[in-house]
Parts: sequence; C-alpha cells; structure tokens
Amino acid sequence: MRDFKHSLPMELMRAREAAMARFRPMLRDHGLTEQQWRVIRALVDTGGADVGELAGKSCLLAPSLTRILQHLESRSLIKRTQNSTDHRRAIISLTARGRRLFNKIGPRLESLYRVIEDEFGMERLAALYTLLAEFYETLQANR
Amino acid sequence: MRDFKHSLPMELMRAREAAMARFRPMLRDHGLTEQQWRVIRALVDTGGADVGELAGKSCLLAPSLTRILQHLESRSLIKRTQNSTDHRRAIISLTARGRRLFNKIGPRLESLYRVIEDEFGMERLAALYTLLAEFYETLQANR
DNA sequence: TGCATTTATTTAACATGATAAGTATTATAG
DNA sequence: CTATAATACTTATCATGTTAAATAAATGCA
Repeated sequence: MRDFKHSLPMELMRAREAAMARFRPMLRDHGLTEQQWRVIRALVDTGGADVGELAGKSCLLAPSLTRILQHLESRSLIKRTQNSTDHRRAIISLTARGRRLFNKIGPRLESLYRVIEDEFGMERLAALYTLLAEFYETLQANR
Repeated sequence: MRDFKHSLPMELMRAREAAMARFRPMLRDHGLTEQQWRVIRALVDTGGADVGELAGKSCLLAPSLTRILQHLESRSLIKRTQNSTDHRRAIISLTARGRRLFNKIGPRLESLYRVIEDEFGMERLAALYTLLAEFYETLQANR
C-alpha cells in the first residue's frame, strides 16, 4: 500500500494548516475565527448576498453558516434584509461596524500573506494555485 | 486586495474536500469518520505508538485524538498497553478486530485513489505532492 | 532526598464539520 | 386554483477543531 505519508488529503491539510497557523493568531486577537472571517470577506466581495450564495463563496456548509451568521448578527457585524420577491431568502450584508473590522484586519492579513509569498516565491505559489484549481476542476467534472 | 477566490487556504481546502468527497461515503458505510480512519491507518503503519506519536502521524490535535481513541476503544478497534518505563504514556495498538476492519476498507480506498490518479494524471499528481511538501517545509522552517 | 519544572495526556468550553430531518416559501403539474 | 414537489434555510445530533486549564508522571537541580 501507498505510504501513509503520501496521502493527498493529508498533504493538503498539512499545507493548509501551516498557512493558517500564520493567520489565526491575528484573527483571534480580534475575536474572529477563520470561518467568521471568510464570511466577512465574502460579504465585502459581494456587497451582500443570500445564505446560499454566501455558503458557496465562503466554502461553508449551510448548517455551519447558519450558526456563524447568528453569531455575527449578535455582535452587530452583519444584518439581514428581507428579499421582497422571495421570502425564503434574506440578504445578508455587513454593518458599518463589520466594515470597520474588515478594514482593520484585512491589510494586516495581506501583509502576512506577502511574507509567505516572499518565503515560498511567487512562481511556485502560482504553480501551486494552478495545480490546485485543476485538481479541483478535474474531480468536480467527474462527479 | 487580492481576489478572494485566490486565497490559498481556501484553495487547499476546496481541493481536499473534492478528494474527501470521494472517500467519505465508503468510510461512513463502515461507521468510520475520516479522522478515525487516519488513526487506524497510522496504527497499521507504526504497529503501535503512544498518543503523542499518533497525533503527529495522523495530523490530529491531542484533544481530538483523546476523544477518538476513547471512541475506538469502546468499539474494541484499539487497545491500550501501559508503557513500563513511563507511566504517562500508554501504547495504543489495533485489536484483531481493528486489523480486520483495516484489511476490509484499505483496498477499497486504494482503488478510489487510483481513479483519482487516472483522472488527474500521475505526473501532475506528483508535481502537486512535491509543491505541497515544499510549501509545508518552507512555512515550518521559518516559524 | 525534596521540590520546582517539564512532559504527556486529558478535561473543559466554545465553534465548526457532516449528515439527516424539519419548516416555511415558492414553483409546477393537473 | 390546488395539491404536490422543489427550494432555501434552519434545527438537531454527534464528531472534531481550537485554545486554555487541569492532572499526573518523570526530570532536573539545590
């Protein structure tokens, strides 16, 4: 059998964890988990979206997202607006407070990311991105 | 700011999830989570190890591993043996039942893995492995 | 030897991951 | 129109992720 160490899901996980270890402390300093941050960032990107769209953009399962949105709402970082044409969907968007938090944290995470770029090199990083995207597409295509 | 879609941790997670989606149903059919499987596989590889070593090999945090071991022990898939020289460490190993389960599941997962190899190609897969390992080493080195 | 420190593991507490089931709203066939 | 199916979330449940604190055994040193 293939060596345990060469399990692809494990390698992907280890790489991800190595990266997240750089980012997580700063998020934690601001009382955010990485998942909560992904939601905030998705909301900045879209300028507001329903729960389904948000789940896709932030790579979260619907049940997790439900809990996260309840949490973020209780902290007044997001708000819900009823969609007038479809009452099943509520449009989620950032509050002013949520935007301020994003503006404070975003640049700091960016600079941490640039450190990684410098350490690993832009070219190899780009190659990694490409392979990952291709891998994902390949596996999705043959579902 | 960098496009949200090109967040490396997200890409790593999506790629991993695409792969795990292929494996998880079969594990579930046998009543195992992916993490429980990782522990079983690490035990086959090592032939028995203490909790610390197991945590490293299976990429699990100690608290998660503690719970998983309790679970696997209650199902009689693993057993604990006291280390005579250091009573803090217990040596974990598979029971006969645990080995049987591994022998049943292992080959099936291997064949699922080979499907991925065929779809994505051995060369690109090898390139991906290399980049992931290098990425991990780079980030660990500069901690 | 005796005690502070370190090491190995477990508990605790809160958040998310994963699957199934429930609820409300909208679309659709008849 | 209306019963039915599909859609969009939400709840529920159990397992794991993450951090901090607790526990217990082994080490180091005065």
